[in-house]
Amino acid sequence: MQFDDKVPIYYQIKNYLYHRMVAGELGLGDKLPAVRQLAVDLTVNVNTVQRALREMIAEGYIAPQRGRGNFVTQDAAKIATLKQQLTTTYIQDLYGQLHALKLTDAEIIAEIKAYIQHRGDADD
Amino acid sequence: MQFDDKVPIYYQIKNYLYHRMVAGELGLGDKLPAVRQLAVDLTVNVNTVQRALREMIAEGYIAPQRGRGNFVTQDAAKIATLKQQLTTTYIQDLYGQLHALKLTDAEIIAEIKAYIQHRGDADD
DNA sequence: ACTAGTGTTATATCTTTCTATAACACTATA
DNA sequence: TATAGTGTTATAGAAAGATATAACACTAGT
Repeated sequence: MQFDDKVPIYYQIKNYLYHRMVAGELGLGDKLPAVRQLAVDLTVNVNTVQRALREMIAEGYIAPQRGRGNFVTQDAAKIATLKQQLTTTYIQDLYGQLHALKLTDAEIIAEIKAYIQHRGDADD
Repeated sequence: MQFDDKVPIYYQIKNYLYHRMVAGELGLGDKLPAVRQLAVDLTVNVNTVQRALREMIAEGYIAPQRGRGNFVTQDAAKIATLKQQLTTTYIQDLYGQLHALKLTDAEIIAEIKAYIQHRGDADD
């Protein structure tokens, strides 16, 4: 994984894991990869992984079991809420940015549609 | 202005000024506020402002005149390109994020429309 | 010449993030 | 009861970003 050097790595790891949870790649109650394994996979230090997990644990998305591993919460509603939160936040940010650039609502939607259209010509 | 503590302040200042340039609040050839004034307005150190300006100068968006002030480039095409770049980057980011959350193209557009609709009920 | 307004640069110090390394604590299984 | 796999914590050092403070360089108007 490649990181944006403008944002703390531990923070990006949090978001990465949240994404995988919301996307269902890490299901309810699933065991996460071992911290040392995550550190190797992400090419970062164990402490950095732990920093991310610590916060996710504090927020209740991950339940740690000493000696056994870290597990995704069983709370489906919590994940659903997270998905909605992330979605809204991203859209809110985009809208704020483009609005600041003086694009109208119509232009914003048009630009997005154009991007998706244009994108269909390629992969995915 | 309030800063996101997850991103370097100098970097946020750059984006803030780019936005103002693209939005036309800082027109072609306009003089920017004095660096010390900017520092006061943004509640930030002069060196931090200078760090942002230095990069913008290197990128050719600002032309400094020692003893007189900093001036927005006269190159209209450069600003137009910047606007397009910023717009595309933001949309690309949003799409990438929501796609990673497993939202379909249709859902993405629907969510954005819903947000804008819902937003019309309020301010602006 | 002086002065006020401007950009530019430098130093020392603090905080946050990240790293390498190591040790400690617990679980499960051979 | 060893041992391998796991989470947890600590220490010391490096690097980046900000800060306060100060000095230097140039321009324009008096």
